[in-house]
Amino acid sequence: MEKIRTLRGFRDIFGEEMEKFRIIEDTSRHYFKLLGFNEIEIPALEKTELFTRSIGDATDIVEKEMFTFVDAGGDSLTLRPEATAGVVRFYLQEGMYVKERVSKLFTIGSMFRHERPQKGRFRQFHQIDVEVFGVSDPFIDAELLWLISLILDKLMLEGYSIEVNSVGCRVCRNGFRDKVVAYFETKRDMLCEDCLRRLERSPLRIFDCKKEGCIKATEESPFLFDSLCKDCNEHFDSFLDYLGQFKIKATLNKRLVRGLDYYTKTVFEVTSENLGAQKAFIAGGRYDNLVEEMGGPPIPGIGFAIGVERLSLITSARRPSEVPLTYLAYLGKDAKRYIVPILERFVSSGYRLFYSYEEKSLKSQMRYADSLNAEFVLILGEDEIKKNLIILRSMRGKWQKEVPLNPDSILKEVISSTL
RNA sequence: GUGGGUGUAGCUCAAUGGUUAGAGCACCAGGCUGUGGACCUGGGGGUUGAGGGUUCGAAACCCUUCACCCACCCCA
Repeated sequence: MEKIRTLRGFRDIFGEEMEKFRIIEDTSRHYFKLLGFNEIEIPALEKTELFTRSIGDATDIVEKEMFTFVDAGGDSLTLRPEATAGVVRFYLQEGMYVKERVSKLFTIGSMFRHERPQKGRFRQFHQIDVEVFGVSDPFIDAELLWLISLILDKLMLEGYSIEVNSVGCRVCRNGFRDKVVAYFETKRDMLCEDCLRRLERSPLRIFDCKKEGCIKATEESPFLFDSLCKDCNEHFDSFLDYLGQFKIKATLNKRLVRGLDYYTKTVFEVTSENLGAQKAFIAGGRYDNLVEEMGGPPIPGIGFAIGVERLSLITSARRPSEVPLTYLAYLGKDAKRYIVPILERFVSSGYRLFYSYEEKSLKSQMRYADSLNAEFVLILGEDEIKKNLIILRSMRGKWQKEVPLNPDSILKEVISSTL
């Protein structure tokens, strides 16, 4: 019979990677709560229209990367490819803007994109998503980058860099689009096929192309950054000033654009050279028109997402050492009856006790204890039961001694031997 | 969606078209009948990703398909 395997791009997460996921999540939660963020959980499945309207129907994500299907009721549904759209829907559906003047939200979960898998890219992947509604002051833009750096520092991450840019608002973008198209029309022969296509549909994406010719073509081009309107310019300058107050080092990358249509003004990306081609592991930006475009009041927003798989690839964070492990080796059915009382005593005090379920030779049990990295082994056989005691052996210290056979004194002896 | 690479034991990998597909690690047992890591001996494990074809004979060659890895693209 054929073995059933995971779908392409879908994975089981376990062992060390699972531990890292938890560390990343716990660390993030810790700082989110300190800075006043509330956790929400939103559905993985939404109406397709939610994503086409927010992300933009000319984007790659919407055009070819969504898991979309028609359900039994005839509705077109989509597994979320990103979290912002759903969080905005939540924000409007619950009328959060009436309940509080500023909403700081975060959510953690799986996203789905139908892409070809490669290093750091899967069809089901995990994001830690942060969104702030109701703050137009650029202080929050800087605060979010500071929050990111707190998390990354706590995870002992080295060798990452933060790039920032401004993609302006509708006002500056409209004027700039014509300028850019006019410029690239003179450089047609240098552009790759994709970029010729982009020239028609979304010329700003040309700046993101990594082809040599296209990078060259952009060298003398006007940058949107240099044509920002007064308002956007002031916003960015004061964003940089706040970044300085938070002592965050970021480099300006005028080439940086985002693949989702809703971004305005501040955008940023955190990258690592240790990741291969998919080197951005955190990215985000401001979206001052999105809430209104989704049918709500004109409320500004800003947010970012952490790619958990990617961050987990580059962090060396380890969970601090656990409580010592004690292994109970028993010989015979009578001895086995002592597992329960000793186990209860250990667990109720927060200590770990492992044992074998089947009766095995002492040698086998000792080997097993060693492979589990147990600090102590308790040995209990007929002789010990007769004398009403148990042997406590230290695997590292290589000493052993006899201890009265009752749960309290056993645990007490383990605790005092741990130091 | 495009390109390149790879699929053999739980893991890492061998095997000129030619006997019954091997090794290391891991696992289990014994040596040591009640004491771990080293050593020795033995043991369990495989539809060689799947399906078809060529051949006296295929893990190997051809076709199809699936999966994994890397890159393009795109993005977290």
